[in-house]
Amino acid sequence: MKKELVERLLPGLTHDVEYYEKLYPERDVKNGAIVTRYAPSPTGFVHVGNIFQLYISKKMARQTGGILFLRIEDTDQERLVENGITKIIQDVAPFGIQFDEGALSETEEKGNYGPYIQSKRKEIYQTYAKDLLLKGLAYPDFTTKEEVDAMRKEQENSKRRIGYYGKWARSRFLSEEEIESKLDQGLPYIIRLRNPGDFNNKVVVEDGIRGKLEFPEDDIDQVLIKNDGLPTYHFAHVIDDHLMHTTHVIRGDEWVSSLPVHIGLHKILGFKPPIYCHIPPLSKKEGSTIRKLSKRKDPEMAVSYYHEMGIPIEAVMLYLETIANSNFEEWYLAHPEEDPENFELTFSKIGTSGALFDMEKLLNISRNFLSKISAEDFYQRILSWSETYDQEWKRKLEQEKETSISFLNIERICEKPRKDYAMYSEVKNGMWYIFKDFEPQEYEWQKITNKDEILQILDTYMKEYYDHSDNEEVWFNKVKLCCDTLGYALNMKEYKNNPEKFKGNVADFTTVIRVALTSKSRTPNLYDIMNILGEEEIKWRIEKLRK
RNA sequence: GGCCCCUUGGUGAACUGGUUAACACGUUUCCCUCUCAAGGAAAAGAGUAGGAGUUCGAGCCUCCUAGGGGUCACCA
Repeated sequence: MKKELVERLLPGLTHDVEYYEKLYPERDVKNGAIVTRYAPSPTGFVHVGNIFQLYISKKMARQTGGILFLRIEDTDQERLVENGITKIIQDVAPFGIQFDEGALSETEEKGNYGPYIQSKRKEIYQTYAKDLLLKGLAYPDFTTKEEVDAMRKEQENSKRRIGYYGKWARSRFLSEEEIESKLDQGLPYIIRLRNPGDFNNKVVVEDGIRGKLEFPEDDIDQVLIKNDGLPTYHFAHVIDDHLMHTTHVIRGDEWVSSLPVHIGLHKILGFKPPIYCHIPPLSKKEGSTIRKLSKRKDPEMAVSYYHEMGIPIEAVMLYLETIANSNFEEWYLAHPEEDPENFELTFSKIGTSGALFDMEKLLNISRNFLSKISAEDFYQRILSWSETYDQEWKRKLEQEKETSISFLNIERICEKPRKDYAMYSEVKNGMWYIFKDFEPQEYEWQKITNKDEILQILDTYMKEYYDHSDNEEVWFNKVKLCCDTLGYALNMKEYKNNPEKFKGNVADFTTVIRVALTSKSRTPNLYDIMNILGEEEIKWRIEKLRK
């Protein structure tokens, strides 16, 4: 196409393709380093699936000495959300994901391959489109959306392959005179690729995760530049990943079907395509059907859900790691002390079929994780969680720091620590009775519910056996003695053999003390709890029961 | 509808042509035990979607069928 006409189609461009090729030279990274990116639309919404993808990207970049950058794909003006970029970065940061380069906020960025926001790269895309126009590999299309729709209907009715290709690509055949006259009329237009591809040819692509993939060659005249002058996703990503020297494109597998388009585009533009790695979607079972996790239908899949429930991000990451490479779990079990960072992730071991998101397994991982951290660490985590989700609880925790930590420390420093909690939000319910001003709502009496019997047990125990300075062994021996004098079996075996000989057993007996002191029938070790409560509080709580 | 991808116990999965199909979560049982949470021991649960073929031998290779998913925009 003649230069003057091209200038009319895409006016005001000051550089040519060579300029940009020189502007963004090869990256100075060692051989085999993976350069990859996270390229979201700035909708401000991050989803566990995104974190999954991001985790894989980050891990791959780190373990090869490569680069992970953030590029914002905002070529769809209608979907912009205010502060979307900042929101994304904030949602992702707690998961330990920092970008080596790219957008930092709505207005700032770092790195030598920018701009990293596509709307700011308009001229670059147009320059490449212009080059294609000059070479006759692209053309303007004045067809309206309505006309395209009508064409599709016609194709559907006549059972033909749908799309703007071959002889259906009517604007392909416009003469330069016709184009000029339409421009004179001021008609809106887009730029399409004049696709030399042949649907009957096969293209074989080696996917980094799935291996060999075979498709018919793409022959559709894809839209390169939209009516608003911005590029489509296909065109923009191909140019960006070329200029930014991305080595691996890691993305969701909803993209595999557009792979032929992207491969074709690279070829036409003379670029070497990156390695495409398509990761499977996280799915969910709903009734009997399995479907991909969706941000609209599954609010619990939003990253904010994890923050709200107080599921430690480390646990989420561990879970995602086990999904990504199932040999991780085995490795982690074998090397419990090692930093999960040291595990080497392998592309080829990433499954291809799409895992069901298993909340139960995640919570199990979380419980294990929380059982291994120190009580102080746990306390701090609950504190910072409650900062945003339960202010009143936070104040309580701050006032009672010592007590809280002691409580969280019960049966923690030992070979087989307790695994009571999977989420920070669960702690309050299991812990509140430890504080001085606790007001019991309801006592969870079990087998023994008769008030006189309860009071007799408590009185006898408190008067004749209780001594706050006893150590655990002495304490428990006294409990047993008290049992005995009141007609409760102190030996479980004996009780099981002749239950009719006793009023109950040690368990029933201690349950009375437990419930009297905490109102709960299930708590951690009673001795430790009594120790934390202190003598005065114990007496006070038992006194209260008389009323 | 075209094109593409996927299919191993309830769930995640290992075994990448070689005896009885790992392991983890979950489930059940028993043991331990002051309740609970754990912990210990054990069990149940798939013959690899169905069929055909290649092979001495198939979960692994090929083909067909079925089911599920994705995609066919001036959205990404």
